Amino acid sequence: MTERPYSARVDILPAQRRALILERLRIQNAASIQDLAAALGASPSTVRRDLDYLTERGYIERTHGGALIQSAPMTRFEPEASIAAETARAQKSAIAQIAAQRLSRGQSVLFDASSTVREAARVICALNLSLTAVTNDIACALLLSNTASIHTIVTGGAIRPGSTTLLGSPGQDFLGGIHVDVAFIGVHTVSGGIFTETSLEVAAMKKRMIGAARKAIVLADSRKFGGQSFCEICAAGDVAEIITDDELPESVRREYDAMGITLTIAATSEESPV
Amino acid sequence: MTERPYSARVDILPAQRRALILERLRIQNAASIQDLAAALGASPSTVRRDLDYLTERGYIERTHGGALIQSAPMTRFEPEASIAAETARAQKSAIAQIAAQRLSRGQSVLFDASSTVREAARVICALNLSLTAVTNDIACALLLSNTASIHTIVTGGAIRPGSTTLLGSPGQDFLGGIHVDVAFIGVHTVSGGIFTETSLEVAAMKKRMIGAARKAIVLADSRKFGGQSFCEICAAGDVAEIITDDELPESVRREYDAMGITLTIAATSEESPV
DNA sequence: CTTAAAATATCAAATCATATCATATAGCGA
DNA sequence: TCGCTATATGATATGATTTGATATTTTAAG
Repeated sequence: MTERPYSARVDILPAQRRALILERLRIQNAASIQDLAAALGASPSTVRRDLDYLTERGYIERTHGGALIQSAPMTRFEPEASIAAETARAQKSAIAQIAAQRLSRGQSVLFDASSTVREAARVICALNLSLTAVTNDIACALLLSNTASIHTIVTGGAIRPGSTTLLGSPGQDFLGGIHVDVAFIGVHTVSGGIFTETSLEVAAMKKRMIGAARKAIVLADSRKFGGQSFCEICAAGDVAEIITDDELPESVRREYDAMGITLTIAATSEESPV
Repeated sequence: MTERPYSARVDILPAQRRALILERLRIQNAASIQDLAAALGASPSTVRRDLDYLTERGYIERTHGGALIQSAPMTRFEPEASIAAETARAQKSAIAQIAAQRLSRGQSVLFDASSTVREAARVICALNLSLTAVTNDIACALLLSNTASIHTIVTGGAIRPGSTTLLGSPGQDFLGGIHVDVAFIGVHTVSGGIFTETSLEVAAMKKRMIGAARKAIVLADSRKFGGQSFCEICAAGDVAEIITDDELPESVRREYDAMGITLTIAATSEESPV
């Protein structure tokens, strides 16, 4: 037998392995580290690290000797998509940290359907603030529902295929009749001081959300800048603040400063505490 | 054979064992330490420690020699995901199989917020039927959203704390304005030919759902029979069918037959792994 | 009051967790 | 192409949990 005591990237990608762990847990609700290690052909150390990773992000609950699935199937995130989402994760996490600082207890908050906003929701959940939350994203709603201090309201509507976003009736009318302190909005692209989206329906929804908020905050990682989509949401000046990450080119920052737009840069340095 | 006087983590995770204890207590209301130790294959010491753990968190009440379930079992909110789930899984699965047979392609279906109904949704997803689904359960919605052939609509409303159920505005009004072919309804208890719930708000919601459906089907495992909750939903005769499992006593079956109610018994072929 | 069963406290052994290190691979730049 | 760095993996040592057993105290029943 060939000895291979130390190795890296033996057969599958780490993200794939983590997805397999989630899959397995979803089916059998719980698994021990020994079982997982045997099933995946990885060492207990690696499995343990994977479980830590998944626990940090709230997908599973760790127990002595193994892990359990986190209540509702929040785990339904396609492995491939989760790999893709991995690239901008550090940026999203940094933006989420800043966004969470914009809230204080007792406020009402609107969470748009967007992966960055969802990341912010995850951070906010950990703060245990007393909040009233409104969202049109069922994944976000499920996340918020696990926090006792947050009173969550779902707008309702049809699920946009391939996403967890709610559109149309009855949520659209509902949004027209409410007022919140803060709204966290995700956008598809930002360019030339204009926010844009790929679909008219989504753009209309976001427009209403911005209108319902006393203070609208757009969360957009640096890669969102520069492109252009079909449907216009509103001008960057119509929102109170844009939070992005530190990979945004200096030139773009100056451009938005010149427009008098509040642009906050989140530092992505504090990624791993080692 | 080989003696193993001292051991740790012999076959299942501690958290799983505690969940099993809780489930057993929910079924038979009380259990002795000796019984539990024999059933779980653990020592009395371990069982005693588990009972202490569950008592500290308020799940059960300790007595000399055993433990009792703490008050109303199903209404309790579990902050810990580890304890939840896994209860009566075989029964729910069997009921879900029958429920799925009630649908045909192109129909509109209402999924109530209930673990049994959610199980039915899981089975239905696998069928790849072309359906329009409406639900007031965000966990169910997330599940349905992963199936391309199902067009899902969420009612909207406030999340009932500790659950994934949506109540109140705007979903309640929305339900008043729609009509569906089939509604799968979960109930808290069935007794004397009456469905009951623990909360007025939930009962009102279910009443509307039943009203919106051309054919309402109640999914209730056998343990739901016999108890009685505060709020009345409707008479068993007001729905088209009740689907339950084969652990329902013969006497109860005859009782409902005599009332002229369609009671379908799902066979639970597989048993729970203890 | 007596007695058997249960609770409590404690201990030894096994397993698990954590931190650290050595190695292998991938990616990157010169 | 070559070397460098970052990341991932497995191994290992050390401390923490868990578990079953046992001795002792407490409880409940007759």
